[in-house]
Amino acid sequence: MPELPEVETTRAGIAAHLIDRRVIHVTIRQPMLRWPVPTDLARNLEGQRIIDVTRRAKYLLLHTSNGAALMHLGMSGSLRVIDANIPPQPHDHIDLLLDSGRVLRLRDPRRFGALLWIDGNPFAHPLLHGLGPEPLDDDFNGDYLFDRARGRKVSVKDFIMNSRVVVGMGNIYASESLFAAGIHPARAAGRISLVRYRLLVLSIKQVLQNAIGHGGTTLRNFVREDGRPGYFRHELNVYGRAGADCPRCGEKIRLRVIGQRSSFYCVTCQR
DNA sequence: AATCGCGCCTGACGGC
DNA sequence: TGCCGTCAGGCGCGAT
Repeated sequence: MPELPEVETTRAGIAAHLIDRRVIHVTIRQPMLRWPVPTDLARNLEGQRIIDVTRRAKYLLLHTSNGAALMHLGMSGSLRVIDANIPPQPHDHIDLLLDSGRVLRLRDPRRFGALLWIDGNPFAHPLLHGLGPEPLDDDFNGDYLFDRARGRKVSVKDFIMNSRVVVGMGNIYASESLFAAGIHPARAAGRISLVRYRLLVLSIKQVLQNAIGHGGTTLRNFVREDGRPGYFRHELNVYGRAGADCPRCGEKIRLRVIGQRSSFYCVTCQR
């Protein structure tokens, strides 16, 4: 569920509750996430002060003076900050009890998420090393994307969903950005002009910023740190709208599987 | 090197 | 109403 805007919404929501707080206790009810939660997580985290909460791609990092807890929400994860006496619900796998008397609680029905401990510099970790640029940073621009696309035959949708090219683009926002830029999702990445890549990059940045501004997209499980849903679902132009009218030209929105993922687009507006 | 396909899980939904 | 098949927003890994 969570793509970059949902993870960023979560980061911004939990940061104020966590920064300068000490982790008093770690409760692990279900360690079998995408990878087993390491047995030394509690030992490394308990007693430590959280000095910053950052995001890289769709990973969240809780930084301490020794290292960082790395979290991923997978397809169905959410994080909330709540009073410690609220009883856990099904799929509430992990609690970090804070010295404020509240807990950071991870819920993840499908358990595709992760919680790892990284000693030292987290950005040297294999999961973070080798990732492409952040889509909202200045080094992600049309010239960069055009250069990376030389000789590439994959669909442009698969191309921008490749985290070595650019991070954070999931299925929803890839579809929406390509619609905004007027590019057909199945077009080969190497057969798109520099001018059109510049427009695509602008579209990606606008779509992501707009989604963050709306608190992300809630389709099923996603809630913000205070339990509210995201409201960007109402802003979606093509995603999940197969058979409905294109908001730009009125043509029926098409659905086609590209790279094993449902892709939504308008044949008239996207070439 | 680039591309493709698989599988980790649970839950929601549609069709019968 | 209930059962069953299909699909879901991610992503690393191994095979080709």
